[in-house]
Amino acid sequence: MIIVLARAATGVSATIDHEPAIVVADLPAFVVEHERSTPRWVWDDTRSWYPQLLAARVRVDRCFDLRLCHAILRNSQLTAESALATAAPGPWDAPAEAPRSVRPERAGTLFDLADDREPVHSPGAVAEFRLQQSAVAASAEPGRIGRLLAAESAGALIASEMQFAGLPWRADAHDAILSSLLGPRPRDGERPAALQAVLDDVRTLLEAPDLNPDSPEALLRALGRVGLQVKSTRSWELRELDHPAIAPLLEYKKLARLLAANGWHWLDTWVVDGRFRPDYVPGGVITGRWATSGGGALQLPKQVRGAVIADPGCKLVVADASQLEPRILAAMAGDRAMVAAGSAGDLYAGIVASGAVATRDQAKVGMLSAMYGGTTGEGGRLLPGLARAYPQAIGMVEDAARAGERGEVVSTRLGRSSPPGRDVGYVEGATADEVNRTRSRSRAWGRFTRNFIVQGSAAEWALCWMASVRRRLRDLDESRWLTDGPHLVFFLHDEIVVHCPEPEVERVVAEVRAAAVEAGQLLFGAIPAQFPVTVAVVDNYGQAK
DNA sequence: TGGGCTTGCGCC
DNA sequence: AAAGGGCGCAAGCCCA
Repeated sequence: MIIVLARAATGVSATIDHEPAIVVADLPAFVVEHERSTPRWVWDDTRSWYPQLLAARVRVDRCFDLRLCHAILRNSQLTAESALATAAPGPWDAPAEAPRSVRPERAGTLFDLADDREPVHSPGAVAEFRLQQSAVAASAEPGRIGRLLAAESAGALIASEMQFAGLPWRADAHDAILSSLLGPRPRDGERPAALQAVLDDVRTLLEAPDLNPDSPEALLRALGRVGLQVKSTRSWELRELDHPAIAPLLEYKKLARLLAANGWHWLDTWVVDGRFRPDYVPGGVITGRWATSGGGALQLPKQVRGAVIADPGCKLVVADASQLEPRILAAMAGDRAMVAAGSAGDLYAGIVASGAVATRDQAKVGMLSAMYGGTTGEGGRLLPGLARAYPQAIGMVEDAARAGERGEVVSTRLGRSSPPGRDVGYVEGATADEVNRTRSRSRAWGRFTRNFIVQGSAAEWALCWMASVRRRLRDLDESRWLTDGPHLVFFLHDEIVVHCPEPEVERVVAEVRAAAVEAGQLLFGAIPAQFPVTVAVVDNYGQAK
């Protein structure tokens, strides 16, 4: 059963299968009533529908997010001939509506049904859905692209649910971490004591009593005055210098970064009632990875993860997919040797065992180089050996790079395509300088497309994994409300965190592992690629490495 | 004062 | 000669 929901001037309308649209007076009640037959709910944008349902304690099983799916179908090589992809850009190509509210200071109204803004008009949802269905049906690979749309939409549901549930965050623990590193919380505008102390050392040792260490320009000048020539003030560059001021300067940078990015101000802004609720943006990255907006949720430094503490009686099940990207590449390329190298557990150890490289570290550096397009240093030197041992895998990323350099489009396993390359082609009558710049752009785009197929396919695997985890957790006890049982609370590209009542930990760990197997099958079918998952059951996120 | 740019760094 | 992908965020800086 398909139910298309749309907002119109008259209110919410619902189109059940191909029946005439009906007006919905009480949306949560309507959804509850029909959810029993597990329809696929079709709507323009999950973020403009689902938070209100969750606030009313209503979950849905499956949805179809028209805006996210439109973006995929518009670009995919698999649907390039479709009416959808060949039509002129329209309202479905517009960027997402800003979420109703994400700032936690408005948390009181976050899920408030009485939003005073005008309801968003969502015209033509039924027509758009039909257009999308026919684009999928006419595709050369309807199974793949259809799976991608389902996974993307499931991701949208999960994003709303994770924001609703929030990541357990103990402000007192966070404050203790900050105090131990920086000193007690200072008054506004003052530097914490420990930060001020290392700054005093830096200023003394550089003989620059008024130095503003946060100004790269001023810092560069001060370093120059004591004979330290550097091109930038990046930590990795400063680390090479031999001068007594360098150690405290590096310490200052580290502490100042913590204070600015995840200090007390961040805590005040983003943690409300013991939960951190970032605004997840599914499909926010060109490769299909999620982005977040506000709070820097995907960059939570390891330093503060100790403040992510499970509620009493609960544990955090932290699971990450080991060496996901090289495994994805091996499976995608059908590289039996590399798949075999990963089958015993540690892929990099398997690569060493095959004799392609000498050490585990070389295997890692070499593979990263292959997937990112690095050519310098050790990574570049290791490539020929890897290419001999794994011609399909290395050949696949090389082909993707060459295609990108020519301005061609590349696609992920399930059919998300890269944007067309711009300004990478030879121009008649260009000067030598222009030719060089064009070549440089072309190479850069090749590095992008090289990485795109791997990063994007890994993102698809992660979506399938997470969707499977979600379904399995719900199936443990369907009568329970989302946050009363084990539920997803965090997602970080290849890692998930489940907030889990202690008695259910063992079962949840098993489901998380089983979901990883299922994700591998969804993407690669019979190819016997392994996607092992490393699981840590902890009280706080800082304990998971 | 506010917008847009650069720099630097956190995560994968 | 040099050549590592994708992000978000805060602070400094410059300019209108």
